[in-house]
Amino acid sequence: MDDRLIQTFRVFQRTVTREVGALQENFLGRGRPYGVSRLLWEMGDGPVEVATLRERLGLDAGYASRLLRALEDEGLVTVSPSPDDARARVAERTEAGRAEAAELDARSDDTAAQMLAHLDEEERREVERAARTVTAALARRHLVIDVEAPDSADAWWCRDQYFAEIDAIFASGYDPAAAVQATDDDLTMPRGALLVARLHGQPVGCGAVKLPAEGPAHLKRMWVSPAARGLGLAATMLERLEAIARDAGATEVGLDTNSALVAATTLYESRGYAQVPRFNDETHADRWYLKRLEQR
Amino acid sequence: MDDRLIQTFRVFQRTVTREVGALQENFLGRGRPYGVSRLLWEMGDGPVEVATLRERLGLDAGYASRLLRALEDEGLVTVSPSPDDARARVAERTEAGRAEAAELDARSDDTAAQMLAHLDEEERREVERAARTVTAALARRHLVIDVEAPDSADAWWCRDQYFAEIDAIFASGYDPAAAVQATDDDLTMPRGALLVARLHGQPVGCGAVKLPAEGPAHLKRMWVSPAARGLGLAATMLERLEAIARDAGATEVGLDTNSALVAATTLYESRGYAQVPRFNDETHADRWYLKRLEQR
DNA sequence: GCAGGTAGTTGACTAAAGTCAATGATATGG
DNA sequence: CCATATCATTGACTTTAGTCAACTACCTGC
Repeated sequence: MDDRLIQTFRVFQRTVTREVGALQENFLGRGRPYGVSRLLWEMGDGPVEVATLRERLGLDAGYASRLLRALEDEGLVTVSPSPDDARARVAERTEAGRAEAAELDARSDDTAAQMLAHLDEEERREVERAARTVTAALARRHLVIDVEAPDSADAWWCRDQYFAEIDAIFASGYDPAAAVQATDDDLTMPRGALLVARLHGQPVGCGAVKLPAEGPAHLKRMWVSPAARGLGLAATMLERLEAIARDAGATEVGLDTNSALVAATTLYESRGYAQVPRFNDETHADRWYLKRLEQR
Repeated sequence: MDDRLIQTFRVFQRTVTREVGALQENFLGRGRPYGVSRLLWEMGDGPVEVATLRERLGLDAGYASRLLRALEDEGLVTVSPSPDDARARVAERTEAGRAEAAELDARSDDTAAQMLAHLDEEERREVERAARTVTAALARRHLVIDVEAPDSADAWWCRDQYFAEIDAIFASGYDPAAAVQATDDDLTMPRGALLVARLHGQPVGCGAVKLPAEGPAHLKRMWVSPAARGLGLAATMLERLEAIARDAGATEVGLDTNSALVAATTLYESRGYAQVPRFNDETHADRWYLKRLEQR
């Protein structure tokens, strides 16, 4: 491999470990041992199987148990038997735990802001772009996108996240019952497909396509977790979904969306989707797009 | 500050800590405790005062002493009394220590290469550029450039590094005695100036300008340590030196260099230096440049 | 040549990080 | 329902990281 790249990367590594590492220790040091803070920080909201958590962070069973106990004693998490398997346990942040995690996030952001404070407007834009590029390159190895059954646990989780997020964004909320429905069958081949994206094994995004017998294919549930934004994930999923539609013989892909989802509309427009008049009665939508698929 | 930048940076931080951190622990874990490896890795070749080392790595005196003892027991470093001050001690890698450090470097590069192996040519170029940008932004806070007396310890050190490096690059070596000399007076105001750049307090580069009463100012000893390349440091020093020359009334700056120093010639050319015929009898040079200074 | 300061070493200690095997509760396949 | 495997917890342990103060050797200014 190119020597100059390696040389650059070596300096990058040193600098970044130093800076970001210092930052990390700084904001995660809150009277608690580092390991304890890190666990609280990385576990995420929502219940997680302890085994999953352990594997994700690469912890020994005994050690993880103790760390969780410490958090439990502080009232920051609850650990309860898993509903599926009474041997296994699931951990979840309490209200206080969520608050503390938010505090850690805020501190992390503060220190990051400090680190970038001396840059002017243009430099910031450049650094932002550069940080995205590097992040995407590093994360790519751990990013996998798979066709998945719509009733899998991770598919459900992504859907719930998606609904919760647009519910928060739309002024009048989001009511799944009022929306144009897609059954599990609609998103299973041959009638459609659902993709789930995972980063380090954690679900971080989804996207689906319906393949009606007649007319354009229809995209649904395009969602990327905040934890994985800026990696070009949405664009990759879009390409995969279009490929699925093309392979199924579709000549067009359509979708409905809302102008409040700026990132989404920007993506669609940059990928050749043209705005068209309303073509379905989705109540939450105020924009409709269509794209011709090039046959290969 | 811009929220999107912070969001991007948050993801960047997580990814990079994870990746680069994993890398670090991976390659520094060689049967030795991490702290010991790190010390060996970061001490550099050449003798260092133990106090300097300690301060650079932020170590407690007792702790540092023990780490050095561990390395000494393994035969990787020698610790001997400082020639200047019999209380102080200087540490230096042994032959085996250098080999081990080289091994660590190689492993570090290997893992970095692995990390970037899945990228294609164009992506690599992009990542390289991006890594530079981020590194420069992060390092900038810790980078200071000062006018310095040419006989200061750090100025000497930089000069030695510079000579050693070009000696290694030039096919026929570099003989300071055969070169056009600059005395300490020549590089002290009002007859000239010497800049020393420091990253985290460590000298990482130098550059000097001679200001003869008549004719163009003359640049000398432009050098940037490998540890600080890609930060735009040379360009910054160049600007500072030109500003000094301009302030002293010079209307032109000239320099001699060698075409083997590709990075240098590229820099000069991109900064408006035009190649001119030989104008001095520097034996090591095969190129001469000149630039008109815009008066302000 | 002595007072006061500085550099590094050493012993004694603590906290954190991490490992391992035994244990008890629960699941699963036959 | 029994043998076997899995899951988390617990106790007992080791290693690593790091701190602090006492101490010795040495330097510097007066």
